[in-house]
Amino acid sequence: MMNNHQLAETFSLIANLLEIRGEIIYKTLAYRKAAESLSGLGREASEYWKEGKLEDIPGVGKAIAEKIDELLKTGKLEFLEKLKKEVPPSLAEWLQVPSLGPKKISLIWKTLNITTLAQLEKAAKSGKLSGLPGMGEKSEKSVLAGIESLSRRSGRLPLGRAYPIAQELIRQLKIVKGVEAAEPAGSLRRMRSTVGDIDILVAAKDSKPVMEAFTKLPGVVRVLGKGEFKSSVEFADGVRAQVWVHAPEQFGTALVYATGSKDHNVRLRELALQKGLSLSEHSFVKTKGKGEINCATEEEVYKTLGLEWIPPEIREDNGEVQAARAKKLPKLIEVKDIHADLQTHSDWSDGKLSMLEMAKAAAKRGIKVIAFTDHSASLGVTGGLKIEDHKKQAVEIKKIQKQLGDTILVLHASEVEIRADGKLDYPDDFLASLDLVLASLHTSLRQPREKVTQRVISAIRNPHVDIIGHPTGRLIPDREGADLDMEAVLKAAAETGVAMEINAHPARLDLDDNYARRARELGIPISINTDSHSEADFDMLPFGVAIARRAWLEPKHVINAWPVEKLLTWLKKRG
DNA sequence: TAGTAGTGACTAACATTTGCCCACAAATG
Repeated sequence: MMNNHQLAETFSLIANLLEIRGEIIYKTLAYRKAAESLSGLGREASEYWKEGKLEDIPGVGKAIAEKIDELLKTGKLEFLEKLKKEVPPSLAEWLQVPSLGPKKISLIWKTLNITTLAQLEKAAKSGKLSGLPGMGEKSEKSVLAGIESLSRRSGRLPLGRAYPIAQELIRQLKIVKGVEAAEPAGSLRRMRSTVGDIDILVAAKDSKPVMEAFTKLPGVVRVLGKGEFKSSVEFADGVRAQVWVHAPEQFGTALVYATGSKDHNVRLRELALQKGLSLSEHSFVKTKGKGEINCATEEEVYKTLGLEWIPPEIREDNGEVQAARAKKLPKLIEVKDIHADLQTHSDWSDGKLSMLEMAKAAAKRGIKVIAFTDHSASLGVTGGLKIEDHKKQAVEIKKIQKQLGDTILVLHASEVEIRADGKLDYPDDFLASLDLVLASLHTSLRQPREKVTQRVISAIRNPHVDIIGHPTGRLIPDREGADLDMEAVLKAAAETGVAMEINAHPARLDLDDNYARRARELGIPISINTDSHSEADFDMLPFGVAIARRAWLEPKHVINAWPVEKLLTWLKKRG
């Protein structure tokens, strides 16, 4: 049975092939929209399909619903097979080559009668492209450079990697003469779990020194473009960065534009047109008569549109503009709201520091409750704890609690392995003695959907389990999560009141934002934890909070933000 | 093709910069 990801890939391929064929743009957009909608859906399309409600999915109408039906029933699509005969599917790969779009691809394919990337490279090298209408030697060279950079790039950049790079770039841009401000923008500022490229917006009256400095930064291997106000470069590892310069008095409109998302911007610009204004990255301009409004801050931009300021994390055209209009934006959770960390590891298992050191590090960051969830016995590589070890650990916790006084409350907990057979690592009577039980998958992640789903559900149904840790087990960018039927998992959690974790480590961010939003809809408590194994890991908390914000979560939805008394009562009631 | 207005037809997703070639395609949020 095809999952959302595979369906999205299919429709994305259709969109690309139609675009190369020269189909009317709206048809292409419709398939692309459906693909995006499917990959951002918090539930499987097959669930909608079983209920006969495929057309409830945004962007899915009669024609695409029929295609999903065929794909789910047969795993194939007649329409796509026919299309592939007409437009060779290998041409879709060409769209990945920078400087090549549908028009040029179609031209090259039809005049030279070639279809693969290897043939394209050969044609460019032997000078066959430069003769084509509208293409000269420079176009030919940029195609070759594009193919080369394709091999250097390795997909999207994990947020945890992009973030420090961006901060370093910003540091270097801020020392350029005349720079008044430099801010991250794009999907980085929206805190998506992966970013395509690093976008930075600079405020300066004179853009030239910035463009000069940026394109000459150490490590730049290729300048992809260098204009008066905008440049982009590529670094040796394939990472791309892009900088815009705008005047300080227009920084607000520029920052809104550069932050996106594209769909959010389109929504804002439509709204502006309704008010007789044309919105660009520079300013608002009256569509009739003369007049221009400059905005130095984002607040002014949104105010001009009659909206409350919208936090970057939710600018995805998921209803935030309508909510801002109705003054019904959520009061999104913030880092300062979090005062409990309910998954941490000490040197009792695979952590680097003692419990005392970890507790002090957490307390220093304003944490009031810390749970030590050292691994359970079966996870041998981590030095998982046997029950006898736990008895000693309990004694140690009492001891350090005395030393720590009331600066921080230490909970005796465990990250209990959900074993391949679905059983937990410890018997129920022992689990009952712990302050908190967090259950996680680490092994046999590649089991069939049904089996791995049942494992998680049986853990959820254990009355002593309080939280499911990093539910899918994914690792960004290396490992896909388990093939869970997340809707079934979430429904079980909703029934039993078990909390689902958003693991803050940037390699996990699991639950992701889409599932977390679905969890909120189902009324499931969420727990944001750092999963710290060392002191520096505590500083990963903002990534977890960002995912929660992207899921529109408020403090009331997150158990780590509850008053300590409420959290302890909740734990006690769960037994 | 989706969505909406209203049952067969119409509209739809904005605004800009850069580069290369000499009017347009590609790329950006």
